[in-house]
Amino acid sequence: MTGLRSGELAAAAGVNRQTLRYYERRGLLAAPGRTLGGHRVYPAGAVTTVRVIKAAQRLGFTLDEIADLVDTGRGHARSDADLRERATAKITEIDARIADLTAMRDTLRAALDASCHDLRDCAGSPDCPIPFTHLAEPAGSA
Amino acid sequence: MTGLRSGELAAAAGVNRQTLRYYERRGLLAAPGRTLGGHRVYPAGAVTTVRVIKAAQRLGFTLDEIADLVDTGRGHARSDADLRERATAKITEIDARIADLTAMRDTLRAALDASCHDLRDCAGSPDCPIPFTHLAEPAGSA
DNA sequence: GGTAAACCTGTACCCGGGTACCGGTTGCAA
DNA sequence: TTGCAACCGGTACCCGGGTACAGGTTTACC
Repeated sequence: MTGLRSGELAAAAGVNRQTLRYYERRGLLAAPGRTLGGHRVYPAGAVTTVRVIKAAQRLGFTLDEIADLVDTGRGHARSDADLRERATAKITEIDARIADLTAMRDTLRAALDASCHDLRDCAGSPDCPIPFTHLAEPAGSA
Repeated sequence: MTGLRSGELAAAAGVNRQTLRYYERRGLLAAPGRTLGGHRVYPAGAVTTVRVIKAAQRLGFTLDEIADLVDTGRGHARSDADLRERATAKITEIDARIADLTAMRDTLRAALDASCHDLRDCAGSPDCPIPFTHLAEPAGSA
């Protein structure tokens, strides 16, 4: 429990030092203690917290969502059920994005297979494989 | 070939009028003719061009990439081979993103199944299903 | 007790993809 | 000819997720 200074935490967690301040401002990271001179002193566990934040980001959560999930301040903020609910919703969201990307890829492949020579020409022809009007809206945006 | 005014084109293509000017600035949309008073007059085909741009966006291309693809200015800018090459590269890119999202989803599901009650607690335990350190980098970022 | 590295705050800037607002013209129809 | 919608250019702002810089303090080590 010696405590880490911002530079050490940043290095240990693999983020920029500025990013720690940013997370603190955003409510993702609890405001740490200070030395008499005002330097931040983080508890050892902060490394884990930052790693959790980065992991959650990688799992597709935005910083706002993460702030809400970890909720620095109140201790055990979120109930188990709540956490599960959010994770489930996020899975649905990710699935929609996957479906969307898959549609993109298949369309691109179809365009390749059909030798779509010039996009603008092709778009006008009736056998163009790219469903321009259909592509107006993302598949999973509902 | 009566020509469309910016508001008409915007409505027909389903974009904001400002967006047309933006595309023109970005080199995505050729500068149209003007009335004596300076109002833009687009050819009828511009509707298709804008739709192609939006479709390409939906296919995962950035505006810079699209500008490069449609290359307003020189007529038949891109060769067939070039277009195919770009499309193939983009497919690879999309596949990587899909793989990445799939990993996210599976991880989330694992966390759900394992009843990961509290992210910070769980992260510290050895049987936590979330590979925090492993998640540091996106799968398809190479 | 000197000096260099690390730290502090505040503010501004970056990217991508637009959108909004402003005051001043133009277009078109009655 | 008048009236109003549509348009013009320029500039500023929005989002998300940071990053950079300036100018001033504090810490740590010799």
